[in-house]
Amino acid sequence: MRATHFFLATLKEAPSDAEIISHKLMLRAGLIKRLAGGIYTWMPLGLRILRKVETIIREEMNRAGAIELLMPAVVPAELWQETSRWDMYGPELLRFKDRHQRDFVIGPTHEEVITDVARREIKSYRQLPLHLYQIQAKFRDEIRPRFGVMRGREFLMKDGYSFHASYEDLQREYQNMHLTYTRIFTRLGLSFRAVAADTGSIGGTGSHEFHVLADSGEDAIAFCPDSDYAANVELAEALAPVSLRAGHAEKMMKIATPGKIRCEDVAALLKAPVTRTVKAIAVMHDRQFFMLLIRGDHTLNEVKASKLPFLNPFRFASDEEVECHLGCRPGYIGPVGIRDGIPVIADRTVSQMSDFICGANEAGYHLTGVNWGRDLREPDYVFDIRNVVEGDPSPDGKGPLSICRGIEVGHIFQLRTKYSEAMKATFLDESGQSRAMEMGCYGIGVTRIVGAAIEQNHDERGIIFPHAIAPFEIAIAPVGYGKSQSVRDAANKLYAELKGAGLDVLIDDRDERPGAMFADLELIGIPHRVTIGERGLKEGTVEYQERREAVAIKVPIAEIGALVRERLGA
RNA sequence: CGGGGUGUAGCGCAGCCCGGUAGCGCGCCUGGUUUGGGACCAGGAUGUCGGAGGUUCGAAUCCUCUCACCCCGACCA
Repeated sequence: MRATHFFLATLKEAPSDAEIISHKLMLRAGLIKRLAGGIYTWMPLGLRILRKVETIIREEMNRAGAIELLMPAVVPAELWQETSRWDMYGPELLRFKDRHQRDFVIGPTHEEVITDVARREIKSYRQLPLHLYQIQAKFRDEIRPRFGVMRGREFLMKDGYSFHASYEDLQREYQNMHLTYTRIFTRLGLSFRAVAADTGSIGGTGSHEFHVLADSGEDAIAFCPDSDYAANVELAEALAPVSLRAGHAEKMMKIATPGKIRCEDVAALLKAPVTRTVKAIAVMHDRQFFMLLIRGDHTLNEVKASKLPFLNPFRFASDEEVECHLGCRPGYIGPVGIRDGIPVIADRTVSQMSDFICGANEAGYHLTGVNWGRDLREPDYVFDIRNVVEGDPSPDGKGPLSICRGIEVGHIFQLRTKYSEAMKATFLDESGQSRAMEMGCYGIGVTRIVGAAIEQNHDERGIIFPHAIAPFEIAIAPVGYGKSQSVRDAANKLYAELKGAGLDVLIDDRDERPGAMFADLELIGIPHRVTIGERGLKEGTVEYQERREAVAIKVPIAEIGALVRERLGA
């Protein structure tokens, strides 16, 4: 591609609303333009990247035996009503009426549509298994779109759905996809990790997320450096402490702690470690008031808590409700002396504590030396309701956990028969029995991958694209293109040679000054560059530089074509 | 939705407190000089100051309403 025939739209300064580095760089490099909140135009340069990502996904999906189709983005409401998701999904489902006042949605995901396809087409176990996928624009009316393409409202997604005659076959395909995703993200050149995940609102049983590792990631991942255990912290189990509750050594005492509401402050005032304090959290399920207890330095895991059957769903109690049930405002509440009708749910860690510190249910006072059994009744329930922290024992018993952050770019689920039962997607098995199909579902955030790749690969000059998804693999930078016939000839000759070898090559024939030209080529992340100038040509050399390297190497003009082709495998 | 903030030229911003004919840098156009790391000189174009209403002789500036966007909390690829 000749730069003068292409459309580069770089910016020296990033628009001020861009928050994270990948968003800023995508805007500055002219990959995307914002049209509305969370909605972006993919400019020609950005589209080239997107297409390369798509191609890799498509190749690997096909190789794994999946078959591509394309479903409509606009879906009639009846399908969503069949599975009750019309009512369950909430406001991020974009709904509208057509001219006949019929309800439609813009699909945020396509379980209903694909299940409808399956139930119409599949009658016999002989037609199974079947895995269909598409790469399509989705729309989710996110509460808060942010980080550019990372959490857009409209985004490109690869979503695949598989149908099986047995759970065993679903598990086989699930493993197949686990492997396929690993291959895809490896080919994309990303540093990633597969982690055990919560199944969320889509429902079903087994589930893994694929995360690109990046400090700016929105998810926290707990992993064990000594084994292959990795899980979203939403899911990672906090094991019960191995040591049993120590005997009590202190008498319970009421201490004035005016103005000290946070556990850290109370601990500091009493010169005690925070790990001796207990935090009480008041929640409501319907009309029932509950008290949750976690150690002062821990945080509540709302996903775990909401999985407790008697709490599902729960919400945090208002100040008024807390006062009504405990006679005290939040900040000084605790489990001692409360009514019998208030169930106390203690985290595993809390249930093993002794001589602990908690609120006294009286403004400005805490209790110290509190002990289960002696000063208050044993907790009504003991569950794992906290987030794991760095250093907690790994659930697989192989050493302490570490925590890192990731960007979720892929997610695989075993849906089982949730949708096939709701939509009567059945088949006849070998014995002529009608059975619901086992289903799996497999998503990849195509647009998000571009953001994640940049988040992971950039420096102060701009983007450094992995070869596999770079908009161009190599750039030719002629210095003095307009003025020097010899530079022009050498550049065009190399361009023709590399193009002929099948490389994606950009020749910067804009006749820009060298500084501007280099800055642009570096900003947009082209991984290799050949610089051709009169100075070098006089001694018969050109310069070759990898985007990641600090310096260029001189190469005899006669050898540059071969060298590039060798480096880029063409 | 709750809390905080911002809307002035394509992008980044000043001006607003204290009303008086809208500015700076980058970019853009023309001409010239330049040409190995975002050049220089000269000339030029570009704004319903987010929108509506109000106060005032006069509003970017004060008041009211509205819209959009951004940031912090509940969602997900």
